[in-house]
Amino acid sequence: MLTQSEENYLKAIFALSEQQTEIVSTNLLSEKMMTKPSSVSDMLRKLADKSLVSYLKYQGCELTDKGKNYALQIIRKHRLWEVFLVEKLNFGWEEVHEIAEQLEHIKSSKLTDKLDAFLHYPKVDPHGDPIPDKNGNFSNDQKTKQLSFSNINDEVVITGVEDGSIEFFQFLKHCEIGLGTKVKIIAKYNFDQSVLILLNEKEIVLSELVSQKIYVQ
Amino acid sequence: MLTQSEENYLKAIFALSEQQTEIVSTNLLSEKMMTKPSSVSDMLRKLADKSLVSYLKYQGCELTDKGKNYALQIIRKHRLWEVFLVEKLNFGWEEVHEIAEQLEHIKSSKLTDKLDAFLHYPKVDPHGDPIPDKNGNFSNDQKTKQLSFSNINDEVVITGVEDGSIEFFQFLKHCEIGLGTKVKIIAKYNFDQSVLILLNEKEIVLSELVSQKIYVQ
DNA sequence: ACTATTTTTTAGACTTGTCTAAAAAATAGT
DNA sequence: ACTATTTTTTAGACAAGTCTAAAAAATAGT
Repeated sequence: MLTQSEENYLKAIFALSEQQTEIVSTNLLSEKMMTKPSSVSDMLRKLADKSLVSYLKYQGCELTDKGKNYALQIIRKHRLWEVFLVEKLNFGWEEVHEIAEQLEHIKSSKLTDKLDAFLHYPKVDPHGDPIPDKNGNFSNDQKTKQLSFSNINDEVVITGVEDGSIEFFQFLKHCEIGLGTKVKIIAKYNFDQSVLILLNEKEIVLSELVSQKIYVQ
Repeated sequence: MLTQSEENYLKAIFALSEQQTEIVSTNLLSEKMMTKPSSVSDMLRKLADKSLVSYLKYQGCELTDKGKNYALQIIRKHRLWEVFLVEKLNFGWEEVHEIAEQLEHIKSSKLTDKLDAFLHYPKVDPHGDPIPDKNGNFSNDQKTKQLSFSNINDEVVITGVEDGSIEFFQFLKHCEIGLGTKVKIIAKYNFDQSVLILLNEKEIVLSELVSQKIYVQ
């Protein structure tokens, strides 16, 4: 049985080795965890003792199969709770992350599975991120193509958004951008890489940053 | 913002001062918390520093208004989550206590209030214990009269059961005893204070202990 | 009322997860 | 290849929450 802190490290290592390099450096992890590198060294020794990470001093770490599995179960819980909060309790997407950070540490696989059934086995969370099943498997076809790569006159459906700040989510909400929203690309401006889109009969300019954080199909 | 341990102490002090004496002794609390009295002394000093309990050395402790309020909010969360687990996720009553012990520490009063609304503002939890509202108010008329005080030929409805072991809840489940169950008292035996009842057309003998742990109206 | 017993507190220690400061290893610059 | 810089680890400290052992206060027995 792991502590919340250990679980958070596993989750962070998983996230970093997905988006960045396979092997995660101590400094990178310390940044993500908002702790000092020395604290990370200590924790990595501990996680290595429990064979959750493989760790060679001065060379960074990587999750073992056991560690990866554990991380996926935490992510599963996090995302299921996010679905619950948005769909059943009518939270906005910008609010759910912080609460799910707490709920993901509740220890009862029976609870997780019953929650999964109650929500009718959702495949993605409110941000379009895939939800691993109880064996840790998931298909990730929601967040492959960024809106910034769409062409003029393309008509696309929003399938995901990158995790971001509360302000970013509030901006999306204000623009009425959500999962499933249909969008047509009207123009792309080379001087700042911004995109002009048509959404619910309104024209909106999205900055390069925003258009990179929105995924479409 | 209190730690889980501090919250658990508040809850324990509240429970003991309800069922036992107003002022709770160190030893009694240490038993309830399954810690050593020395640990309790340390914690009481800490809680007194935060003005959550009034505490005089060698004389036991008592919750302040602030502490009682805090305790009631934890109890509110605990019982709301129990309702959720039983009504929405189809858990049996015997299983929910342990999970609710974890969920009660989730920090978000918005979550609590939205959960309350989602469950249609339940007045009692699955064991018949009253659920405090967001101001800490509750009416306790469910658990006033024990089944053991009913008379022969009385027809009563079960309104609550005392918190007990998992085995006790499994026994109740096996007898099909639940909140709202209608029961007729057929006989009372003086030699061991047991009670014979009629329930769903079946006759069941309840020991004195059991009949004291079941509340009726 | 004096002693014995029980209850409660204090003192010192351990673990977890963090920190700072210093040392060691790896990397980069010329 | 040697030095400078960066990265990482080690060593020692601290707070929270627990423990054991010993001391102090309260209670009980006669």
